[in-house]
Amino acid sequence: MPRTSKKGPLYTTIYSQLRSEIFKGAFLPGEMLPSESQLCSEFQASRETVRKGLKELESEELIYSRPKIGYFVSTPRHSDFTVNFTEYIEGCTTQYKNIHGIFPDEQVQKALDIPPNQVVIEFEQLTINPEGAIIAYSKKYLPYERAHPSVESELNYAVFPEITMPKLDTFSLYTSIRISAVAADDSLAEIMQCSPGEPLLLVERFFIQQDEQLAGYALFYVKQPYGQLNGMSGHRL
Amino acid sequence: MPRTSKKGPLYTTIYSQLRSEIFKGAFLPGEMLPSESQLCSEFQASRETVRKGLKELESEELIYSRPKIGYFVSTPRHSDFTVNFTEYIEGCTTQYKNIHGIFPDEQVQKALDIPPNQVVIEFEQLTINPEGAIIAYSKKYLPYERAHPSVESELNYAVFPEITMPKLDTFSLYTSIRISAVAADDSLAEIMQCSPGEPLLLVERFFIQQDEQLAGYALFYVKQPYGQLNGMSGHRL
DNA sequence: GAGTGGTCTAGACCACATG
DNA sequence: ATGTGGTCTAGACCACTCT
Repeated sequence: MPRTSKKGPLYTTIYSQLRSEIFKGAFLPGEMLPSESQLCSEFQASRETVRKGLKELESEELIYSRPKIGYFVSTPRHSDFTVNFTEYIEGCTTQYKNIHGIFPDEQVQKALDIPPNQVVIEFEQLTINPEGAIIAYSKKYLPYERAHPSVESELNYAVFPEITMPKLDTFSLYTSIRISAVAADDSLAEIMQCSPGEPLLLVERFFIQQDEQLAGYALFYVKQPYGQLNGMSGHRL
Repeated sequence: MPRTSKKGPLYTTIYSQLRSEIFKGAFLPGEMLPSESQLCSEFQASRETVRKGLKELESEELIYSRPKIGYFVSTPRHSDFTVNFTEYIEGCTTQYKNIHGIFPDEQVQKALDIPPNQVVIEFEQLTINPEGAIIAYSKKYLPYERAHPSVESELNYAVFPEITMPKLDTFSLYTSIRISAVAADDSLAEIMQCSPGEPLLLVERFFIQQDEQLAGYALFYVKQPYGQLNGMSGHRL
């Protein structure tokens, strides 16, 4: 006999029905679900409709399919987290400190994989909280190219993505991130107006083109407890 | 005339064909793709097959559909990162320092949302690198329940997930993470054999049940540059 | 009214698993 | 030999948008 149905498209009710049964524990991780044809009978649906519901569960990674065998409930992974990072911090303002061309130091050479004599554009930025205290310091590096418009004069108020994007196919870009903790050195302490040795969260980003060329390198230092990163793993809802 | 095809299922070639055209810039973000029926002609495929290819692109978030209007190329988001975190660190070993029941301090009370008089099980663990140096220190807290077997005696060699899992519906659990930087205080410095004030990366995890009940709280302190977190955003491949 | 995507069906053929 | 999932088709109806 058909299971109780709810609303909306049929494949959606199949999806959510199975989903809730999985969460209720009716099917445990590793167990096999009923076959497609059994589900067809149970839901009075065609095979493609059933498959559509199963596909949803599959792309949610709640189940997986072993071809020619059946569908199985996944064992949850709690090691991959989705983390949101933007430089924007609630209630804070941002101001440019400096924009100019420089010869890269060793760290930047390594990050962008360029020789010491290739000019890079350096963007320095400060984030200031409502009380006027500096809470974050950001440095970004962009390899300089002749084709690029005169950055210093034109782009003082542009933000990094708006500068890098135009010269790239928008989709040729992905970003790699590295998160670490550092102690403020004397130079950082002066810029950020804190004590040398104060622990800072450091978020580095590498902007990468389709051809694996590095299009930009960004460092973001933030005083604690500001700018802590949050994320989720597993199945929400 | 049909576009050049490659191999495998038809919907896969539709998918990868469109995908590569998007990456090549043939369709820019915000632009509309050819309609389903146009794609049917171009690929000599049925509508459902074309839709299957489009669905792949959609779940990859490369395109989105505006119902009754058409499919559009997405504007990439570079703010959501997929970060992998496990306590395991390449080449290092792990050893238990302590497992026992305690009354929670304020931090743990807050994290687990429990009263001061509810016993929690505390697990302490050290990670040691090949040279024998302590590089990470982990603390985990689990609300104690009568139903639970005698933890101290039985579970000395079990790992945290294996302890928490059995008493939960496996899927009733998701994990929330918080990443920050801290300076080692005197107590941490002694445990981790480092100088007070040394910057440490702190990864906190909250294990959450389906009913929003907190099933566990974990802290992971790691010396730098060990255990830095890495992630990706955007479209790989 | 013509075109669009969203849903659904009832078939079909295939390659592979298991007994 | 039977059952499974993987692919594919040729229709169908709907609700909506655009003009």
